[in-house]
Amino acid sequence: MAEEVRVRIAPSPTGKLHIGNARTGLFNYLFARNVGGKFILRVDDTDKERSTEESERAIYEGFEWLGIDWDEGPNKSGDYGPYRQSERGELYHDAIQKLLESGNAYYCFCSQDELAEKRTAAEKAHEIYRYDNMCRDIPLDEARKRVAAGERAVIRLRIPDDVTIVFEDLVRGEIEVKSKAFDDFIIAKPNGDPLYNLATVIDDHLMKISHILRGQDHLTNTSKQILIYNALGYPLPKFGHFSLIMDKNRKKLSKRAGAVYIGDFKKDGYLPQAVTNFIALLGWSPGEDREKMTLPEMVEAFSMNRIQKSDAIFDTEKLLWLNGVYIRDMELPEFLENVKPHLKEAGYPVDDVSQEWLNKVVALEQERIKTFSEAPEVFEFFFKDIPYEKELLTKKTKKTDEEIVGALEQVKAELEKVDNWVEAELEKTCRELVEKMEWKTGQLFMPIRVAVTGRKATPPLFDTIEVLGRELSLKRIDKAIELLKV
RNA sequence: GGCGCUAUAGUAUAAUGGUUAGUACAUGGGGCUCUCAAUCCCAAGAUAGGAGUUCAAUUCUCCUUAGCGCUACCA
Repeated sequence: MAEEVRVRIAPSPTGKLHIGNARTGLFNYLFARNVGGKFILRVDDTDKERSTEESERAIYEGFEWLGIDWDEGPNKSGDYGPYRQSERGELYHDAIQKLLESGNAYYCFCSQDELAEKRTAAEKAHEIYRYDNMCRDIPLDEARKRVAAGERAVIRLRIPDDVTIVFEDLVRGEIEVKSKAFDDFIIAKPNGDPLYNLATVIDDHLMKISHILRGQDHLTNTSKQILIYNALGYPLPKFGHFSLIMDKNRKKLSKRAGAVYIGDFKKDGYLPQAVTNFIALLGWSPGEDREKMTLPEMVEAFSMNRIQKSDAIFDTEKLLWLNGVYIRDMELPEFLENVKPHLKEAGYPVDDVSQEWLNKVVALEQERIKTFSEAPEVFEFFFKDIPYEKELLTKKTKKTDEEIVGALEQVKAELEKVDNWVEAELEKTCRELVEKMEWKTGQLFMPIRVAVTGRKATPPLFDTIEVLGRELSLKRIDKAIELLKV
């Protein structure tokens, strides 16, 4: 009987939720849900200086926004808590004592300055620096006396001299590293606080984590951690290392590359479904030609076998397209609900207009935007008068200002006669007119479009005029005529 | 420098020891059309390089090259 699958994401709360962390979390989530296991969120805040509550909150919010929920965590119940490393001090201290007593770890009294000196000396001599094991053979009771007397000491792991660390990586296959690659690295600070690798091993073991799936930036840590597992006598979990996400220059993703925090995407008008969908596709594919998938569909299709080994470049072009797909697939009320805040923020009086009218307006632009942040711009002319260049009115028509003035005057005259101000009537009227004038439709429709909207690209002209209404449309045509006359 | 990981079009990916190396986004062209969008059609575009194993290699092995990661009393 296989043991229960338990995976975790263990972010350190030193900043907002990053796209890379989000993807690692997502993959862990998908893996857990796919096999009916548990997904745990643990906060790795051993670095007290850099950890903040605000960051911790941002991480929760980020995952929640993406639709990723966890079974156990600091803000949830669970049998393996506490889920914040800062609250697990005793557990670590016990393990450290065990390590010390078994001889797998020892106190090191070398000062940071001393060590730094040796390191720079080695670098200067173009030699590889490794800790020189100065304190390796100090007897434990002697060391304890010195510590008791107030001497400052870190704790190092005693690395076996000549063993080979081998493990089966779930995405990369067999990984082999010689223990000689490591020196006796430090596992606890002088105050007794564990360093990352130690704390992680203890927590993962105590929390019964069965699969440790994280970025390949941890590949070296995994070997070190296996050494710790062995020293502590813990059974090994399974490991898997995902590729990393790089920017367009194949460099580490940074804020300068654009949006890299989950919150940025929310702000930029992306849908969480689209973002989740997109980041899942960065390094994973369901193995068939299927790209748009809901979270449950991804859970269903997920498999570690289909995880990509090579780094992924974060190119948001496809995200933009995918977001557009999601927007177009929305029902109108849902779309309205999503654009509304953006319109409001732009200062458009969405609450003072009729719901019916708003629906019509919004429907005209739904298939024309790819993110909600485009909304203020494309909806502008529905809500306020916008100034425009008179050149726009004649552009590409090959007509003179006078001819356009004449045309617009006729349009106005004809439109004034329309009783039933609906798209079909408006179009019929204008088409009859253009036929009579013997102009090409575009030559007349473009000036009308510019007159009533101020721009060259808009929703279908007569739908737009219908929604704009008789009064406003005619007023704008008048204004255009005036503009051309001067 | 040391140790490790990776390599299919610009990007994300599919595929098999034998295919015209598939798909999507982006790009270019065209259709539709009052513009834009959507949509449809077409096009261009990839197995990093070199050896080896094999009847056959993009796939397996090795080397080279390139990129990335780690090399903290950070996580």
